[in-house]
Amino acid sequence: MPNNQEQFKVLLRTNGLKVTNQRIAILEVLNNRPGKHLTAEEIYDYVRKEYPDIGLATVYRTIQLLSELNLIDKLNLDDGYVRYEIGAKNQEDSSHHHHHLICLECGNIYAFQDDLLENLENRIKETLGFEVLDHEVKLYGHCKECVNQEGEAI
Amino acid sequence: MPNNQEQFKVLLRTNGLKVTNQRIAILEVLNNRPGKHLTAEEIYDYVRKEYPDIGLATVYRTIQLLSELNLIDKLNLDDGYVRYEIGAKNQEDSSHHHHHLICLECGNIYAFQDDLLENLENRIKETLGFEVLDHEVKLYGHCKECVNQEGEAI
DNA sequence: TTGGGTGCAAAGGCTTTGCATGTGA
DNA sequence: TCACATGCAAAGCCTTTGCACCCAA
Repeated sequence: MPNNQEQFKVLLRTNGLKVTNQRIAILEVLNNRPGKHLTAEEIYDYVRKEYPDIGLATVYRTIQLLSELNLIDKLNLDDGYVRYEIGAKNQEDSSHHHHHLICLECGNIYAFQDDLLENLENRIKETLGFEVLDHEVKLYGHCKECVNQEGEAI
Repeated sequence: MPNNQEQFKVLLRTNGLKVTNQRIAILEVLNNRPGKHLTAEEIYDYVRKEYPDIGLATVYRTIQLLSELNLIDKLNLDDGYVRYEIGAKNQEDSSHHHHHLICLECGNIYAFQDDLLENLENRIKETLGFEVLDHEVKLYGHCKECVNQEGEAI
């Protein structure tokens, strides 16, 4: 989806911001790894392969920018790092939010889509008067592979 | 629910840990405020009223302890602070987890119970083979009061 | 040309840790 | 008595910020 890059450039210019190689490079790192959840440090390491002189501060600043422009999504696993992935909205199936399955064994993160929350949100609006605008769902457990390995191990 | 304190003491002793005034005091602060989500600093301030000499480090260490003993629940709102509340399991309705409604206007946090995730978890187990053990749901939006105020304000 | 962007280093801010002292059991 | 707990201060660690230089537009 190279289209993403053009969209990004337009977004920057529209907001009176400049298109720089660093910004494009950081977006590319994330864009080339859909479904991967990278920390700032990891993004920094990847980008440095192409731009050895880039500073970590620029990565942080750009991540924040991308996040404000809704091009990337934030994921906090409470391990001391905030992780980022290319926004679901920019991927093929541009439905709304997705949720995360986090394996407590191997640490892998899986995504899944589900509309189950819509019913809930309507119910909450009716009963509590609370108007839901956004949501975040994290499910922790054991992934298929790890469950199978447990079985083998004995 | 003063029973909580006894349960705590037993838990400590069972694990070869000591029952100290500081630990009891910290548990009490949380226990007296069900549904409140306090930061370490806030807990520290409350406890200091009774134990002026307590150190912040002790609060952090005790919080971690309480968390490991599953007496308190963690809540991370990504605002730089980790918050804690007395565990839902220790309250009257000792069903499993509860979820959070976070108002983006006033910052208030509301809890609600729902079993809607059970269906989802079963479905995930069947389709993806992922075995869900725990979950975390945060819904962001506007609470009843803030919605009403918006209406009034014009 | 010129104001936003970048790199570097220092500062911030929450949380953890080291160590000597204190204290439940 | 004695191992665990506590207080204090220092250290850690991720992230943000200040500032001089750089470079898209």
